[in-house]
Amino acid sequence: MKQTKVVIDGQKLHYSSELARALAHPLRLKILEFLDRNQEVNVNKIYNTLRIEQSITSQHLKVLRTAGVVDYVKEGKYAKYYIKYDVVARAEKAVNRFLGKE
Amino acid sequence: MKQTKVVIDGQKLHYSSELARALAHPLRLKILEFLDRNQEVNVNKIYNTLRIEQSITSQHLKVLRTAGVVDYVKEGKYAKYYIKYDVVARAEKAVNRFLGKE
DNA sequence: TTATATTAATAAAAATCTTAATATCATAGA
DNA sequence: TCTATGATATTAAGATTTTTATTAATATAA
Repeated sequence: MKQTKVVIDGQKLHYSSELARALAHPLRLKILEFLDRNQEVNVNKIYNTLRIEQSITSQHLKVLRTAGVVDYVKEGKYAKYYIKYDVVARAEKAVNRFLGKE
Repeated sequence: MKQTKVVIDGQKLHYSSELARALAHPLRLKILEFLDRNQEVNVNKIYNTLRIEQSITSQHLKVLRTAGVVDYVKEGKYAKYYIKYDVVARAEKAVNRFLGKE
């Protein structure tokens, strides 16, 4: 058995699972996909296009924000959301670890 | 705004979020990491090494099994678990979509 | 006042943990 | 043989915690 001494620490473990948790809901993936296709969209556009309740959309956006997957800039009365691709890239690396690609 | 007509269908959306959900717990990531370092380990080895309650380990393994991330072969009284890397690879592709790598 | 968006409160649903029960296999011993 | 015992692992039942949805209230900019 190979068994390395380097074990993933609790911090990273927690962070990774938080990230996975943010992606663990169909609506959130749907929102992310929409943001991926349209950079800088306001909330109104999101819930009107995807036919999601305004409040629900806002709450899911908060989960994504907390996980650091998205962020937004305020423009007048609009909130323009966008994906934080660097964070998603880090998620990818985590997956890569399982595949021994690094 | 570019907005393609091809939208991810409900099936895939559901499947992807199921997969994310399976990874959305520190203990499950810990177990997966252990399985990644040691191919074909029995349950006893998992919970003794990681210091997790037997029953909890079994329940988390079930979640991982249901999501299709791991599977096992029965060998006598042992159940040898292993990661289904092909499934993890598909998870990676999903992440790649967000990065426009395919 | 209206449009945009978030937050609060609470109800409903799902996930997790705890503890106990069950199932299966291997084997020691009558 | 057979049956009892120990080791392995899963499952069941419940209580607890966390997520999600619903609805109403709040905040802010035009």
